Amino acid sequence: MRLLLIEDDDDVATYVRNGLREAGHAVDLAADGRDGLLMAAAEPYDLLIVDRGLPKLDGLALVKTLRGTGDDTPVLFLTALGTVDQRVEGLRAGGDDYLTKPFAFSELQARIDALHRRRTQAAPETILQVADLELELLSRTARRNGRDIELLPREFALLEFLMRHAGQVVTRTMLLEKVWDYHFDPQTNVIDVHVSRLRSKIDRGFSAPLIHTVRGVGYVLRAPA
Amino acid sequence: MRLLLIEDDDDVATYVRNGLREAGHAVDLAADGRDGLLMAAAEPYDLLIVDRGLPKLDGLALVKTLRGTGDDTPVLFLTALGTVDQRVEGLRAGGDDYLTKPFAFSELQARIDALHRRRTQAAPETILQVADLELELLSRTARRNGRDIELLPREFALLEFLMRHAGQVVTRTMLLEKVWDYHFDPQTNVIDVHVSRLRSKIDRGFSAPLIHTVRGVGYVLRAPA
DNA sequence: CTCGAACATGAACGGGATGTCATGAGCACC
DNA sequence: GGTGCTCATGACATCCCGTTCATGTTCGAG
Repeated sequence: MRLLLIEDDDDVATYVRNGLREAGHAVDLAADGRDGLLMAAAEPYDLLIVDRGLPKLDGLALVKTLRGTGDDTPVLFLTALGTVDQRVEGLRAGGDDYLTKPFAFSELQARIDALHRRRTQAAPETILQVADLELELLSRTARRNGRDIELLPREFALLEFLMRHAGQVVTRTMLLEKVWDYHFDPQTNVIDVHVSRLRSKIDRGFSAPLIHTVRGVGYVLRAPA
Repeated sequence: MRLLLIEDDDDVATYVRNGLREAGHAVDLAADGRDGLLMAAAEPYDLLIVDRGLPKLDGLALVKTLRGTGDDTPVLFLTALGTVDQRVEGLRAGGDDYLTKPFAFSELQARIDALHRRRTQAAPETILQVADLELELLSRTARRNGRDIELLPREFALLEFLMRHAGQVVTRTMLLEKVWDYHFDPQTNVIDVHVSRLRSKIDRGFSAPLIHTVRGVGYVLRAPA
């Protein structure tokens, strides 16, 4: 689980970060609101833990801005500003939970888990994304760089499989099993042909291709470095 | 928004219920844990507000039981049991939020809204259900009474449209527009043929058909009475 | 009950999506 | 830089899905 902690007080930041790391999370740290916003916008996090009294950009404004961009990453406010009005303000601004300092670490963890539990169980993925390529599973359409791409059923299945294994090499055998449901080798180049057709739709005309062939093994879908 | 309040203290129950009703919610009330569990299981609620010290079945056990059945309705604990350990316990048992008495009504409302906001925005529908017929939009398969049914693309589109308008009569013109994307009358019986094929897959062999023809108008998908 | 129109359905047809083939290009190893 | 194998791709063949057609059935009005 990837977390972003936005907190300017070094002592609190260190304490929380260490605790969360021990619990097995990957924790990034931002020391002011400006940095926090930039990092939150640049990387996909599972949860943001946000202080309110931050230098450069306060936590409340940060969350409002983020929500304004359509980002719906869960936010947990962790702050000393604990009056009822302040708590309401934080939740109304788009926060999902609000915990006041001083706090018990065990409660922070329980609240983080509760947010995460709901998010993962309640939401089957409906959009796959790799670099600037998006695949909408419900409408069965692909989009690259904002441009809509029509896919035939088999091409869709192939791309979905590649995207679900983005960054991993996918062997021909895997493709035959999972995309074609062949449990034998058809002794033909079906795969090559469909990869070629898919490439012509999603890579043709773009400077950096996403589909790469791994000679003797298979293919990878990988975001350009 | 449909809420179920499970609270044995009459004064608190009345106070909360009235406040929520003024905010425009439909509120049901259960005065003990047993009733609360039965009501939560019988009706679909958007949120449960649960006290912990309840007669017959305490709130914690209630939520654990509910989660055990696979019910994932959001739960907000509203209780006087406010130590850190008790809060953690409540969240770990499957609660989504935990507010301790005495509480400010405005905060309760803000927390309810936060839970609801996340639930609705984050979850595009992925399964349609009418009576014992289910349609999984991601895997593109139908199931009736637990039995899997294979659908061709056009059949799938047709069934999806009928299910999204379950209970309403769907005219031939609507079907041509929305399922076939024809903006004229093809002067053929395409629709009849596909309805017939769909029927043979989802209604054949079941005592109560779901697809009904409305002579001179179109078709309806309706759950049997 | 009769008659006409609307609907149901099995069968055949046509076209598009998928798979096959043949040829050419690219890469690795020597 | 040659050689053999792997991969890329345009063209062709096949098969399945969607549409049409023909025929039978049901329904409602009078």
